[in-house]
Amino acid sequence: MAVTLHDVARRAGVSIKTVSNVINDRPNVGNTTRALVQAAVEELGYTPNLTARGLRSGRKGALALAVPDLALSYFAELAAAVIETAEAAGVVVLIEQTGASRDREIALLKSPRLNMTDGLIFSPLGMGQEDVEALRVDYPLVVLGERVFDAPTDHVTMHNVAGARAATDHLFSLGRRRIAVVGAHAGEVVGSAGLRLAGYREALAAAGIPFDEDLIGYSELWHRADGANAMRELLSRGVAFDAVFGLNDTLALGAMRVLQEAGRRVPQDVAVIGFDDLDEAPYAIPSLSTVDPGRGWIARTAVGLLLQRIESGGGDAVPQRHLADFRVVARESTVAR
Amino acid sequence: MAVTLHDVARRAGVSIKTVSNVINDRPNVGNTTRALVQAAVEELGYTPNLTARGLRSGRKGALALAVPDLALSYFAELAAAVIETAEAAGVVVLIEQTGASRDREIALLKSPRLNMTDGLIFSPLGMGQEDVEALRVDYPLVVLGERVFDAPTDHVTMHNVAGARAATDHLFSLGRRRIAVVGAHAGEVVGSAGLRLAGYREALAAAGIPFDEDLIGYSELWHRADGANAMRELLSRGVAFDAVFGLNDTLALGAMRVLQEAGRRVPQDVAVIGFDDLDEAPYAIPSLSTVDPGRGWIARTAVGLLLQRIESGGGDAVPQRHLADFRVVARESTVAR
DNA sequence: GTGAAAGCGCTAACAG
DNA sequence: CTGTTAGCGCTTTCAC
Repeated sequence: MAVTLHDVARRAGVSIKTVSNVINDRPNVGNTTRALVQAAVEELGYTPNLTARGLRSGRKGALALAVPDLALSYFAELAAAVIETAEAAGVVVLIEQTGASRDREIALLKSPRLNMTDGLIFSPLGMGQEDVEALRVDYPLVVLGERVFDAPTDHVTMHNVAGARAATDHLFSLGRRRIAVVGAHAGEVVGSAGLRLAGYREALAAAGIPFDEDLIGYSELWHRADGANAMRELLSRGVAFDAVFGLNDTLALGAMRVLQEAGRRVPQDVAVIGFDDLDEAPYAIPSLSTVDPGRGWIARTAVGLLLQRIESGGGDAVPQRHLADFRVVARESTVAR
Repeated sequence: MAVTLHDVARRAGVSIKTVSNVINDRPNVGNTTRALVQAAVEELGYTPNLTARGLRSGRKGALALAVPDLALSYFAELAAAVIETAEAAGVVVLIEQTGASRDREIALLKSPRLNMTDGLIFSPLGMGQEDVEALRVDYPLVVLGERVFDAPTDHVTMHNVAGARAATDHLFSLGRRRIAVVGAHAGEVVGSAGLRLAGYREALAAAGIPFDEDLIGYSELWHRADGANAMRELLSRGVAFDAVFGLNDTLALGAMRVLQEAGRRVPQDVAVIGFDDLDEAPYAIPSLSTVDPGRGWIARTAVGLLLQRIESGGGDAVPQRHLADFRVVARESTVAR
C-alpha cells in the first residue's frame, strides 16, 4: 500500500501540488496535465490518505451520531436514515451509544473520540435542563429532541406535545374515554416522555375529562419489556380503561402483548396507539396505530444543518430550531368497534 | 480549543516528548515529572488529537462495520453489540450500509473511506463465491456469515445449516409434517438463505419426508413486508401446510401477520418458527419461537479477532474460522396443539 | 530519565 | 497554470 501523492507526482512527472489539484478537482490545471495525472492515479491505484487530509485541512469527512441504544428500533431507523443522508454527502458516520445515561452523555460531549469527526448529532435521553452548559461545546453540534431548552445549539425535533395530543384525540374520536398511558417518567417535564404526557393532558383538558393518575403506567426505559411490565402493573391495579396510549411504539407493542395475554381484545376491548411509526408497526397483530413523527425528515434536516455549520466554520450564527411535521396513522389497533 | 502537546510541555516546563510519554503512560518517566505533566494536562484541558496520532502511528482507534441495512433489526442488534464491545476496547465504530448490493459491497472494500479505520467487520449479502478475490485486501478484515468460502480472511459465522435443521426438527417434534419456508432465494447455495434452506432439506431427508417445491416461498429481501408477501403468495397458491419456517425472525413475523389476517390460528393451525432471536421475538403475539444464533458471541469474537489482527500488524497468520453456538428457543408460536 | 529533530501524507500560501 | 515550502499534532528514533 502506501501510494502517496509523491509517488503519483513522480510517475506523472509533475509536482505533488498539481496532483493534489487534480484529486480535489480544482480548476487551475491544464487538460493534458490533468489526464496525465489521472492516468498515474489509475495505474498506481492511489487513494488519498484521509487521516493526513484531516490533520491538514481540519475536515475529517466524518460525523458522529450519539444515540442511547441502537438496539432500540427507533434509533436504529434514525441511524439508518442519517447514514444514508451523510453518505450522499460523502461523509461517514461514527456511532456512539450512551445507554441513556446522563453521565455518559455528558462525558461523550467532551470526549477526545469526537475529534475524529467534524461534528455531532446528539440524541440525549439522560441529560436535563440543568445540563445546558454541557452543550456549550466548541465543535458543530445538532441536538435531537427536547431534553434541553434554550441550548446554545441547533435543535431538530418533533411535535411531541401536538403529536401526543392528536393521538389522544384520535382515541377520543373512537368514543374511548378512559385512556391509560404506558411509559411515563415520574416527574419528568422536558424530554419525550414529559412532553408526550403533556400532550395527553392537553387533549384531556380540551375534552373536559379529568386526569386520573391511576391510568398512568410508569417505566424507566422504553424497551418492549418495559411496556409489558407497565401494562401488567396497570392491569394488576384493577383500574378500568378502554384505550392505551403507548408513549412510543415499542412500549405500545409490549403493552399490547400483555393485554392480549390477559384476554383483552385489541381493539374491541382496548384500543392501542403508539408513537414513532416504526417499520414494524404495520406488521404487528393487530397492526399498530401510531404517530409518524417525520423521522426521515429529521435525519435529513439534522445532517444538512450540521454540514452547513461545518462548512461555515462553526460561525456562531444564531441557533436554529426545526420542527418536523407529524401525522396520526390509523391502523387496526384503533378501529372503531 | 487546540491545546497541543507543546502547550502542555511549555506549561509543565518539560519537553513534548515527556508529555507524550505521560499521556501514553510509558514507564520511563519520573514520578514528580509525571505528576507535573498530569497537572498541566488537567489545567489546560488537553485532549490528544486522534487524527494526528493516527497519521503518525498508523493506528486510528476506529473500525468500520459494514452491514446491509441498519433498519433491519438483526443488523441493528449486531451493530449495538459490536459498538459496545469496541467501546470497551477504546475503539470507535463507523458504520457503512451497503443495501445488500453486490456492487456497493465490492466498491466498499476498496473505498478510501476505510482508511479512516484500522480494519473492517464486513457482513456481505450481495457478493458471492465468484467475488472471493475482492476480499483479498491489504487491511485487517473479518467477514461475517458464509457468502464466500475459502476466502483469504478470518470468518465468524453461525451454524446456519445445523440451526435450520434443528428448527425444522423442532416443528417435526410437534407432529407437523407440511412445513412451508418463507424467504428462500432462488438458486442460492451459499449465503444464509441457501444454507438455512439446506438445513431444512437435511431435516426433511432425515425424517424421510419428500421436499415439496410448492412449500417454498421466495423473497428478494428479508424485510417484514417480504415475509408478508411471500406468505400471501403461498396462501394464494392454495397449498396445504401446518407449519412455517421463516428463514429469519423478521420474515416469520411478517408471515405470521398474514396468516392471522387469513384466519389461520398460530400455533393451532400453523406453527411458526424464525431464526435470529431478535429482542422483539418474545413480545410478538404469539411470542415467536426461533433459533438463537449467538449474535452477542459473534460480535465479541469478530471485534476481538479484528483487534488482534490489527495488533499483530496484519501479519498473514492463517485465516481463522469461528462458529457460534446456537440453540432453539421454543415459545408460543410452536406450542403443541 | 529527558530533549531535539525528523517526518507520517496532505493542503495551503506564495512564488514563478 | 505549476512548483516550493511550510507546517497540521503527534510518535519515534537517537542523543544526551
